[in-house]
Amino acid sequence: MITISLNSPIPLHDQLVQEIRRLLADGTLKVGDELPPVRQLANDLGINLNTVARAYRELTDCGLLATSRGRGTVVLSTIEKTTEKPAEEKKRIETTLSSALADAKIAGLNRKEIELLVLRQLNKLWGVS
Amino acid sequence: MITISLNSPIPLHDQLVQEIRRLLADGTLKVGDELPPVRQLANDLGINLNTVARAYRELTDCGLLATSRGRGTVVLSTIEKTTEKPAEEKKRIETTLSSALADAKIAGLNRKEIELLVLRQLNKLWGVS
DNA sequence: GACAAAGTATCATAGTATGATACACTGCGA
DNA sequence: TCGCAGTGTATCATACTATGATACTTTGTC
Repeated sequence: MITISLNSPIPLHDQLVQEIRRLLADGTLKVGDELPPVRQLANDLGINLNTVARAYRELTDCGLLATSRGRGTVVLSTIEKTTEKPAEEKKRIETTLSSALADAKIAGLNRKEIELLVLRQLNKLWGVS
Repeated sequence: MITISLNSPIPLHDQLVQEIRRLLADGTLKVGDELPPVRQLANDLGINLNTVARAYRELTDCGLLATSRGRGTVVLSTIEKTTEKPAEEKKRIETTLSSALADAKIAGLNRKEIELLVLRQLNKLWGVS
């Protein structure tokens, strides 16, 4: 369900946050769902439990998860309020997207394949099955 | 032309590499084009010249740029051969794309807006004006 | 030759990601 | 009521590495 890359320049806990936010955005995780215990997820991914705990904490801090000692971690909300200024945010989004698409082209995917990938993900995000 | 974010989790030199590869992929930079001197680009972006130099060197190492002391840095090739195994690479591409799209949704863009952004970038990448 | 402009090398520093380990809270069953 | 297993949390050490200040080397031009 969650995958990370050990040789990405992006720190592990950031990758985790990204992944979980993605699962929240596309509806895979719903309010009330339990997340795996830090030890289990850490073990599954082959990383340290602190790294997972850190990701959980960051998401807790921005109100998406609720964690409590001894009980576990659950989804509190799937909606997040953005803090960035719209202008910067828009640029950031565009840059990220453009990079991802360019990367796909560099990897040898042709236009049709990329369009298919995008379409599939958009459908998932907007709940079309 | 090149933009980076100082508070991204992605290291500056990696962002630079990403950006330049994007410019190579979409045709903004062509074979033979000169890149800005490290000092100038560093100054424009408000970062250290070593960081720029590092990005140039990485791109030189994989055969995309040619640098020589005293003369500068030029585009040597716009085609890169991938080194990853196809399976892993495909997953990486998908993950990156999915993240970027989810991020866009989280930021409040609606489906149409995202589709437009994607279309525009694809057109740029495949040379449609 | 002198000089300006390009990339390169060296070194220091601070930040931080990661991990090993021990702690504290919760709930359940004997 | 006690213990125990299963949670997340806190602490600390370590190693890495991104970044930057500075000095060096090469190239071309006047």
